[in-house]
Amino acid sequence: MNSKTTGRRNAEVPAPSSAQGELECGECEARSHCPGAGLSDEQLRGLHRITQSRGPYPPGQAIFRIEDCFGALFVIQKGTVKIETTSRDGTHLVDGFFFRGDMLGLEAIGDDRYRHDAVALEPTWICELPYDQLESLCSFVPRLQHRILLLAQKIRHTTHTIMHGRYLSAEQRVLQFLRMLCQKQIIQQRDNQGSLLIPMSKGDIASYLGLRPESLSRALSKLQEAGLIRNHGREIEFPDLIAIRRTICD
Amino acid sequence: MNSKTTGRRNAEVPAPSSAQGELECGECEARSHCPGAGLSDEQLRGLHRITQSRGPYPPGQAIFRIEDCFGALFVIQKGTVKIETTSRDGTHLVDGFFFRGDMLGLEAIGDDRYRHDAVALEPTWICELPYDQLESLCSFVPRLQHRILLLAQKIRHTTHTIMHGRYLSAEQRVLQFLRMLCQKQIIQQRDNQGSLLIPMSKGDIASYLGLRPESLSRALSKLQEAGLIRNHGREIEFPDLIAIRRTICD
DNA sequence: CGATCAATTGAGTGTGTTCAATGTCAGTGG
DNA sequence: CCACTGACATTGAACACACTCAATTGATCG
Repeated sequence: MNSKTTGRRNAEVPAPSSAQGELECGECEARSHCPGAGLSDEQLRGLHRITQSRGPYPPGQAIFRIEDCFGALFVIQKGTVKIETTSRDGTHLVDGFFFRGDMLGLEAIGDDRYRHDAVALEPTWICELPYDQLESLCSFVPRLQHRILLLAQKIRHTTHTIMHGRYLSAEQRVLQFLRMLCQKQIIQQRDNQGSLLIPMSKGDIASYLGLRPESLSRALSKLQEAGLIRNHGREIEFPDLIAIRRTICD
Repeated sequence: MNSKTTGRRNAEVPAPSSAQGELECGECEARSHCPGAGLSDEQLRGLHRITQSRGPYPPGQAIFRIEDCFGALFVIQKGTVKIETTSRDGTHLVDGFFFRGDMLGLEAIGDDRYRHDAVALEPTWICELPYDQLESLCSFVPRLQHRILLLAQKIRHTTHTIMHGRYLSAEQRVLQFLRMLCQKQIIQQRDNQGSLLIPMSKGDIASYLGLRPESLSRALSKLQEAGLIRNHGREIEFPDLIAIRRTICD
C-alpha cells in the first residue's frame, strides 16, 4: 500500500481510465521481477520507450479477452489477475492466477490471438510491453532475450503442478495452493503464524484446483477441524505454518 | 551420480554414436518441422554447424536423465520418446510423449538441469542442438528466435489439454489421446478406417492420462463394446474414424 | 427490508480406485 | 517341444472420494 491510505483497503475504486492512475517505475511493486531489472541504463531506456503503464483496473474488468488480437505482454505492477476460458456450455474454467511481478500473456506467444480472458481480481496496475517491439529489442539485448526464455519456467511449473495435482486429494490440493500463495509472498507471515486475504473467490480457487465449490468448502472445513487453518470468508489464518509445511511434504 | 566433463551425454551406456547409425538431414523424417526449415542457405549452415545427429537409441535407453545438466535441445528425427518423473515412493509419472519432429528439452529452458527422464520407446534418432549456441544464433537470425518462441505453443497446448482433461471421463480421455495420435500422423489412415501400432505401453498411456492401468483397460473395453475401436495388444484399429471424431466433439 | 449471489452443509449417487485373480505373450532353459 | 518365468494386460468385486442435487446460512447491495 503505497498510497496515503494507511492500512485501510480502498473498497471503492476511482474511475478506471483516469490518466493520473498509472504507476511510475519508481512506485512499481514489481521492480525486482521486471524484465528490465539489471539492464544497463541505455538498454533500460530502450525497454522503457516501448512500455506503457496502465491502471487501475477495477475488480472484474478485463485486461484482455479471448479472441482479442495478441499484441503485448503485461507485467503486473500491483494487484491480482485470473485467466480463464469459457466452455461451450458457458462454464468458466480458471487456468491460472497472476500476482505482482508476474508476466501475463506468455500463453499467447506464437498465436495471433489471446486464448484466455484476463480479469483483474482487485484494483490492478499493469505495464504493457508490445510484443513485436520486445522481440526486436531482444535481438540487441541478449540478456533480455534470455530473460524472456526463462519465463518458460513459469509455464513448466504450472504444468508440473497440474499433472501431479491430479493424484492429490482435495485437501492436499488446497494445501498445495495455499503454499503457492505463501511462496508468492501474498501471505503475511509473523513468527509461526500467518494470515491471508485471498483476492479470488472460492469458486475461482475450486475451478483452478479442478474441484467443485462444494468439495473445496468441505476440504477447507476438514482442514479447519484439523486445526491447520482458520477459514473466515476471504480471510484465511494459519495458526501453525510449520505444521502446514510438514503436512504438504509428508 | 555422473561426472561429466565434456558436452557429451552421460549414461553408463555411451550415447549411440556409431558413425553409421546417425541420420543425415537428407534422410531425416522431421525436415518439415525442423527449426532450420525455411532459413537461408547461410543461416542453415550456421545452424548445421552447431547440431549433432545421434542414434539409434534402443527402446528403454535414456536420451537424458533427470538432474543431468541442461545443455541442449533435441529434435526427434525418427522414433518416439516419453518424458517421465519419479515420485519419492518410486512411482513413475509420464508427463508427455514426443514424436517425429517434436522438440525435446524445452521444459528445461531456464533451468540448469533437466527435470525429466527422456526415454526412447522405439529405435529413435535425434538431432542435438546445444542450447547456448542456439540462443546466441537466435540474436543473428530473428526468424529462428521467433521459431523458438513459437514452441511455447506446444507447452501451452499441453497445459490446456491437461487442465480440461480433468473434467473428462476415462473414455473421453482415451479418445482424446487417440485423436492426438491421429493428428501426430502416427495413425495410418485409409478411407474411413485406420490402425495404429502404439509405441508406448498401456501403463504409460494410463499414467499420462491420469488413470490407473485397470481403468484404462476398462475404458478401452467399453470403447470396443461400443464398436469405436478394436483393441489387440499394441495394435488398435479404428473401424470408423468419422464416428470417433463425432464422439470426441459432441 | 427483500433480492441476489457466494459459501456452507447434508444426503445420496457414481466413477475411478484398490485389491486380487486370471489371462496373454515373449523369452529362457530343461 | 513344453514347462517355467516375469512383465503386461484384462476382468471382477468392494470401497472411497468427489460429484450432484437440494436446502440453509451469510454477506453485500440497492
